[in-house]
Amino acid sequence: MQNQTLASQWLLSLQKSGCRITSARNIIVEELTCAQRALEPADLYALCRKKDPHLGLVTVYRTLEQLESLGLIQRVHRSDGCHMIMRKNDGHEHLLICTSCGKTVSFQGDHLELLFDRVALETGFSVEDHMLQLFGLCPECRANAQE
Amino acid sequence: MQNQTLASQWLLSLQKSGCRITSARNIIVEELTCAQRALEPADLYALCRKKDPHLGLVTVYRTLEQLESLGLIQRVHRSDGCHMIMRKNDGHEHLLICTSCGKTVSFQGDHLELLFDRVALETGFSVEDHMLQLFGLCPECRANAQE
DNA sequence: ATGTTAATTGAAAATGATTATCATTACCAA
DNA sequence: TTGGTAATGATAATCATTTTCAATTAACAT
Repeated sequence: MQNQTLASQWLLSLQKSGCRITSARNIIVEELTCAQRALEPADLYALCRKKDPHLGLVTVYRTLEQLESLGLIQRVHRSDGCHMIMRKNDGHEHLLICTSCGKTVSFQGDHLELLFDRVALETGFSVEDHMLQLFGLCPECRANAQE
Repeated sequence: MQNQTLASQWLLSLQKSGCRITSARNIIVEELTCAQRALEPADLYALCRKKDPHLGLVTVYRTLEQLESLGLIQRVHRSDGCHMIMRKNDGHEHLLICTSCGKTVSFQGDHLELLFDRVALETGFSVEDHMLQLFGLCPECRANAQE
C-alpha cells in the first residue's frame, strides 16, 4: 500500500513540525494522499465526513494550511478559479489536468531552465519561480468523447 | 500614444460585441490598457474612482467579465491567490511577474510544444491548453535589494 | 434636435468561501 | 493517570463577488 505509506509520511511530517496526530488529521491526510484528482476544500470536507460525520469544515481548512506550509500540497489553478488542492510529488513536477473528469497526473518539465535563462537575459529580471500546468483530456475521457 | 490606440481598439471590440460605450467603460478600459502591473478588481476600482468618484465596483466586475469573454484580459495566478487581472497581449505569450513591485512583462514561450507533445505521448492525454507564469525580481527591485 | 427603447448603471442586499472566536475535547509527555 | 495545552467544532464575522432593481443614459430612428 503506497498510499498508506505516503499518508504516514505526511503524518510524520506533521508530527515533526510540532503537530499532534488526531483522528481528524488522519482522515484528511488519508483522503488527500489517495486522491487521483484535485479537490476543493468543500469536496475534501464531503469526503472526510463520510468517514466521520462529526468532522468540521474549519478543521479541513486548518489542516490544509499546515500541509501547505510543509510543502506537501499545492494549489491547482484553473482559468475560472483556483481553489483546488492536490498533493505535491517530490521534485519539480508539474500538473496535467483532465478538463472533463478532473483526473490529475504530474510530469517532469525538462529543459525549462533554458527558457527561463533566456527570458531572464532578455528582460533583466531574475527568474526565481515558475508555475506550469497543462490541460487536456485523459485517455478515458477521450474515448468517451469519440464514441 | 500606443495606449490610447489600444484603449480604442478595446472599446471598438466591445462595441462590435454589442456593448454600448459608456464613460464608465472608457475609464476602466483606459486604466487596464495602460497598467504596467496586474491589478485586483479592488485596485482597478480605486484607480477608476480617481477619475470618476461616482463609478461603482459592480460596474468594474461587469466590465471585467465582458473583457474576459472577448479574450482581452487574463487572470494572473499566484501561489497565494488568483484574483489579479492583466491585459492579454496578442499570440501565446506568458507572464513574468516581479514578486516585489508587481511589475509584469510578457514573453514568448518557444519550444514548449515539444514538451507538450512528449507529455501527451507519455500520459495518453491530449494536451489542449497550458498555463505558464514566471516569478522573479525586476531590474529595479534587484538593484534595491542589493544596495 | 428629439423622443423611444433597451442596455447600463450604482446602491443595497444576497451569496459563497474563508477566517476568527471561544468554550469544550482529546492528545501525549511526565 | 493526570495536567497542560494543542486541536476541535459550532457559531459568528469577514471579505470578495453576484444578484436585484429602480433610475439613468447611449444608440438609433424619426
